[in-house]
Amino acid sequence: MNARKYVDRCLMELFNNGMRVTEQRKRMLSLVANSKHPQTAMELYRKMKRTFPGLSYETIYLNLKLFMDLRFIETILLGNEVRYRALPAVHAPLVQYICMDCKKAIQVSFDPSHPAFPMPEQFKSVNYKLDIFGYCRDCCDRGGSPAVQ
Amino acid sequence: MNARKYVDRCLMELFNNGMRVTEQRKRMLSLVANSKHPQTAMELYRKMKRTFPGLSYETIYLNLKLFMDLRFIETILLGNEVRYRALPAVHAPLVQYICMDCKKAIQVSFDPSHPAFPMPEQFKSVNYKLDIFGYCRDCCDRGGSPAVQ
DNA sequence: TATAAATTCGTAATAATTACAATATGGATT
DNA sequence: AATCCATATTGTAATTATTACGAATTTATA
Repeated sequence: MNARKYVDRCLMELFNNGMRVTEQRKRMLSLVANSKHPQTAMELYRKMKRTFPGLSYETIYLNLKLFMDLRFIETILLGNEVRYRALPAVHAPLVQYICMDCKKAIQVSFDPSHPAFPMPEQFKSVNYKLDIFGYCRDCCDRGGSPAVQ
Repeated sequence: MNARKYVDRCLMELFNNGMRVTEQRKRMLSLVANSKHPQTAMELYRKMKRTFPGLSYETIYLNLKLFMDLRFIETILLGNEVRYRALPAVHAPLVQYICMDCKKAIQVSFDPSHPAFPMPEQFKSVNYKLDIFGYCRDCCDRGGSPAVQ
C-alpha cells in the first residue's frame, strides 16, 4: 500500500464529508499508514506526543473511532491487545499474513469471488477478513518461538 | 459443532495436562460452547454468577487466558468489544460467517490448502482466521441496519 | 481577520484487566 | 474415606484502557 496515496485519500474523504483536516489527523493517518505492524492506541499516543506535546488521549480515541466509522482503519487483536491498522480502499480484498513474533503484517490482495469459499445461501456478506498467523522469514531465522496469537 | 463433545474434549485435555477439572471450568466451557454468539468476559461473568454466587472476576480472566493458551477458545472483536468463542479441534479449518446485527456466528468448514490463497514464499503459517461479516437471513428479514463491525 | 462550527484539551469518571495473598478444592495416595 | 499438597478460586486492590464533558482552540470560509 502506498502510504502517501492512502493518507491523501483519507484526507480528501474527510474534507468531502465536511470534516476538518487537522494536523493531528494528518499525523495520525500517516503514522498508521507508515507503521510496519498494527499500532495500539497507546503507541499512537506516544508517537503523536512527540509532535503534539499537549496532546490529549481523548483525541486519539475520538479519531480512532472516527477513522473506524469512515473505514480508514480496522482493528485486530494480537495477543490480548487491540491494534489498529490501515484499511485500503474499499473493494480491494486482502489477505493479511501476520507474524506472531514481530507483529509485522504482510498484505496480499486476492480474489474473494473464488469458489473456495463455501458461502451459505442466506447470508448477505458485506465484508470479510482473512488473517493468516505465523512467522515471517526474519523471525524464523532468529528462531524465536513466542506466545501464540 | 457438538457442544457436549467439545466440552468433553476440553475437559479431557485439561486432565491430561495435569490441570484440574473444576466446576467453574466445566460451566464456563459449557457456556461458551452453547452460546449462539461469542461472549464477552462480562457476559460470562454474569451467567457464571448464577451458578457460583461468590465467583471472582479473576476466575473468568484466568480461565479465559488458560483456554486461549490451550486453544479451546479464540477472541474476536465485534464493535469495540472483545468476545470469546469456542475453537473447534485443531486441524478443522473454518470460515465463520458473522452477523453484524445479532452477532450470531455460522461456522462452515473449508479447505485452506486451496490454491486460491497467494501464500508468500517465506512465511511459515501456523494458523488462520477467515471471518466474513454481513447479515444473516433473520436480520435481513427484519430489515435491521446496525453499526458496522 | 472575523466568524461559526468542529476539534482538541484538561480533567475526571467509568470500565476492563491484572496482581497478590489467603482460602478452598480436586485428585492422588494411603 | 481421610489426608495431603499442588492448583484453583476468592476477595481486595491496583493498574490500565476507554469514555465523558465543558472550556479553549483551531479550521475552513467569507
